[in-house]
Amino acid sequence: MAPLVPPATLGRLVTYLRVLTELGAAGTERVSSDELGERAGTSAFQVRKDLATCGRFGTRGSGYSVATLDRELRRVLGLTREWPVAIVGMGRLGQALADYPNFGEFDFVLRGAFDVDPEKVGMAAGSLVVRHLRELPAAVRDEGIQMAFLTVPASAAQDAADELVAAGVRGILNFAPSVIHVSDGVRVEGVDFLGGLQRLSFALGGQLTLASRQVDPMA
Amino acid sequence: MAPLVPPATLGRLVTYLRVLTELGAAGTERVSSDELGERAGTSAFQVRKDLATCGRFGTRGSGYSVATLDRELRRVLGLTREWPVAIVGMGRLGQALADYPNFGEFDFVLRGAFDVDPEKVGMAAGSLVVRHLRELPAAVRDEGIQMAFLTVPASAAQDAADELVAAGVRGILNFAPSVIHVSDGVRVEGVDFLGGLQRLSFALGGQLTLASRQVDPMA
DNA sequence: ATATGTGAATTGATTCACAGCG
DNA sequence: CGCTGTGAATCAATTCACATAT
Repeated sequence: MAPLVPPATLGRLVTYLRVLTELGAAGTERVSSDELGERAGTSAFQVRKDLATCGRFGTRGSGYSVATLDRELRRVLGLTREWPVAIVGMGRLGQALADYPNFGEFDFVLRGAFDVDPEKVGMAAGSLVVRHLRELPAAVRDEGIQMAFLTVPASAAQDAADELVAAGVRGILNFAPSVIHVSDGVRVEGVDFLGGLQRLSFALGGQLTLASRQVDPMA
Repeated sequence: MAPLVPPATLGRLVTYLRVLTELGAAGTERVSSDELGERAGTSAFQVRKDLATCGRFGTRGSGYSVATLDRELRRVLGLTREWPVAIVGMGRLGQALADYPNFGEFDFVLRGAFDVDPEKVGMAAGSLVVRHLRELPAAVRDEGIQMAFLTVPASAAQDAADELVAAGVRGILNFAPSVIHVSDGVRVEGVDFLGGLQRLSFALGGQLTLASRQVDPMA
């Protein structure tokens, strides 16, 4: 079977949930596909199509209940349970993430912090103590960790990803600016700010350069 | 005219450039679409199609020169000049970014750090001193800043984005987990780790929940 | 009356097969 | 002969129009 929800839609469902949370906090009780599309930066058509891939949540003539749609999207996204998460790589970024205060709001709980550097092992990181990476498999087993932040340098990313996969982690959030290869059944999401900068660079000036100039490819 | 390079392709061009840099560092001189696709996590077909959108860089029978393709992709992406960048929002994340050592490798230079909090103004951030956000327009004008990292809390993101646009910034890298609306001509790229976690949550368990259950939408 | 849910139409992206160049 | 560059074919995503439910 094809994925139940297309990848492009999945990204937007996350956005809709975000908008719904804002609307809920503002006390709004109902929302139309029109307004939801507006706030999410897409069209009402798109909102309805996206929501249709996972159920029928609206009321014809009066739109969607903010509370119901919020709850149903959480269910679809698997955000009804708590997800224990580990951080691998306790450099500056890993430390900043360990200090991030409100994972709890989002159903994620930090359960482990790992590094291979003896200088870092034993260090405090948020409410945790940094452990050596060799303790990861036991932590995955004993603490039910299924996702990890990969916050090591690009040069170490593939090796660390291999260790994560071997330890049984099923989802990796890769902050390193490099492609990592994993076995089937393991999911990787990239968080790539350097790539974002480079895409901005293209948008801001790159395309002015004509793409027609021919080049000596042996040069 | 439609964009010269489709958005999906743009993301992959960034990846190809990354692979090329690794290959170059390893001393490899030529690469085939097959190997480039393999390393970039896509197909040889896709590589050739993507590269064809911006020029003809290869040699039939012998593949691509790593050095030439690296140089040409940089040109296409606009990475031949230096891009001055500002950070708006000097919380933990803004500070971590200000300390990031090797923007220089990627043709980006940090030129300003801004916040509205009087506690933060005057503070050191990397090699810079944090200035009040009201000084942003002058900095944009005088220092040629065209891109900014938006690293404020979600609740402040839209207001800060408005200030960035008013100041003349043309590209925003939005780290806040919220949708921001900007005028035409301003480009936003999202760097969204919470969204990444939520997409992982779906992939790891969300889709097991049947999407067929009907719900009372007035509930 | 109003706004959803959904088949149909359109647009865009990916895959393929092979022509064309080195 | 090998591998790129590219039109054609397939597949997916988006847009639209409207029937349908409240």
